[in-house]
Amino acid sequence: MTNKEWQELADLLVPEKTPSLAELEKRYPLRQLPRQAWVTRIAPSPTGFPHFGFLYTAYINFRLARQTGGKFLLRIEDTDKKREVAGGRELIIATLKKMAISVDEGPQKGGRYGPYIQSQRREIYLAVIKELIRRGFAYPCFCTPQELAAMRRQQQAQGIQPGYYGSWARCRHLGLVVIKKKLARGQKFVIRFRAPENASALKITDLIKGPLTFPANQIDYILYKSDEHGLTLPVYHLAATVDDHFQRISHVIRGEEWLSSLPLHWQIYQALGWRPPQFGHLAPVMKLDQGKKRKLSKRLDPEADARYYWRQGIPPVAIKAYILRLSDARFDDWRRAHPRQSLAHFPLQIKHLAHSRGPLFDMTKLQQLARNEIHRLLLTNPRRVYRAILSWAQEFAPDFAAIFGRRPAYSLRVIQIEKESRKDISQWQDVPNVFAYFYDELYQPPNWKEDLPERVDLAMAKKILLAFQQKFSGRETAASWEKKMRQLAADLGYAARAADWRKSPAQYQGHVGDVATVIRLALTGRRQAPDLYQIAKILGWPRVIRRVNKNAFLPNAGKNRRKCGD
RNA sequence: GGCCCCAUCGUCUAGCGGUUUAGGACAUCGCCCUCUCACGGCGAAAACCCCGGUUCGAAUCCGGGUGGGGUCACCA
Repeated sequence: MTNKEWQELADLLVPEKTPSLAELEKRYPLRQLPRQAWVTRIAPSPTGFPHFGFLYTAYINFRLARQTGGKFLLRIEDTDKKREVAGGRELIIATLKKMAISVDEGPQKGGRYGPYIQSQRREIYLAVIKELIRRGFAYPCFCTPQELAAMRRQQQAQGIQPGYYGSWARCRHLGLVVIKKKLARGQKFVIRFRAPENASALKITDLIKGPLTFPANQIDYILYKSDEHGLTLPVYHLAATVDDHFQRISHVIRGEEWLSSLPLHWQIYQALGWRPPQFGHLAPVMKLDQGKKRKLSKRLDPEADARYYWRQGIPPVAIKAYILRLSDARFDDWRRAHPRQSLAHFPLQIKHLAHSRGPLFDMTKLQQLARNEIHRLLLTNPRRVYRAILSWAQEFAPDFAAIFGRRPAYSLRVIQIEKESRKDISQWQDVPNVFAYFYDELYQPPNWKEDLPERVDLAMAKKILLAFQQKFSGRETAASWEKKMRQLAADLGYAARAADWRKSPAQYQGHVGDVATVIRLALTGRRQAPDLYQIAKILGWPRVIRRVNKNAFLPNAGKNRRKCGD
């Protein structure tokens, strides 16, 4: 076809009046940013609840933009209306908000490079596809899905590369007359890319993977989809390249699954005469499934779904720490060197991003990091921890929320018990259980028969509790509490120091630990808990005495393991 | 199957030709601390996929195997 014919075809196929590429260039001017600033984006599809891979990519892109003084954009890729889920967009925005990943531009924020929802950018795509047709880089294809399926079957049978290319690309060389005839007949069509002939291999340096070589793309991929009414929206490949260009994205950090479409994307940029952004491809996070590794899957793996973390109460800061750790192994060292600093200070570097195989998702490691991050938060901002627990509970454990939120100052003290040395919480889900005994509604009296230490019988337990009542006043300091406890043990024939008992066990009934365990049982209902003095201090003396009384005088304590009604 | 990526302790990784008897973290085990449980400290066990080549010297460079992963849609 001649240039004139292409021109005519373009107007025929895209009759809408569209802005010229030059106009679009002007509408979306180059950004005025320092050279080293990165403009990045996260471009999810609203197809359901966000998954871990989304959080991962979003956070990395966000961090890279922040650290370089650039911009971070959210773009909703809703070109597949069939797969779109109602409320999907809101879910994405809410998830980012929950993760405290703020965007500089996006549907919720606006910006001068919008719209940020692809289905609202029709005009731009139309303008571009029209231009591609005009330049002879795109053409209409009238092949039906059935014909294409037949073609694929044939190719498969012959053992050759499947796809619309070379002599298989039957609509590629249609003349204008024939096309017009088909159009006149109302034949449905899509628009395909005309893969350049004898293009040379693509050599590119990936930000993460390093130098890469691909054979040039040969396939005439579909650029523009259609339905019974005609052209609808572009496919991902066109929409993403066009948007990355006009939104002036400088660095595209995305999943490795996109690596194989890079040659196509590159050809699109070339056809349009645009300078492509820099690319970096992240290895996918994997999961071990029956001895085989595979991509973490939202369908198969509960931990792939972001809701899983919200439900467990794994705080966003822990997820972020895990993402940073996954991306940059120096994170562990950095954290040890800067135990109090916010994650935002960690200098994430693209060259240290996981570059090799997809890492196996490790929940244990995530929880370990969560434990540390929560501990850190408790030291630096306990109120924030309190609020996080409360809002988690309000959503997922309303009964506990009522109890926990009733006396904020009290709960605030509870969660800070021995905060310097304890790391009891790795997820908010643990909180109701770990601190249950601080709340009368949740306190479970011990089962004296089973829980008693072996060197203490029921009669002795009673004696210990009575002695505790008499000797302790509630005005002890940590030191005097300890002294009294040792004295109490000695008075009843127990070694004041465990070491003494270990040396000559025959001389004693047991040791101070046995005695303390009885008190601990009365106060907490458990054999294992933090420091007794600290617990008593938080509980308050009246309640300590009440619990001791209750247990000391319960006739056959332990049989009825009911709630203590005070 | 074609194309592409990748290969170090169980897991995540450091390592960019000699500084390596291969370092760290998580997990595991032991000891210490200690009234219990934690926390913390100390320690143990634990890896360079295989075969060739280059080199005085290779986890590091090259080639070939093998293995793993990704991708081959009017889905993104």
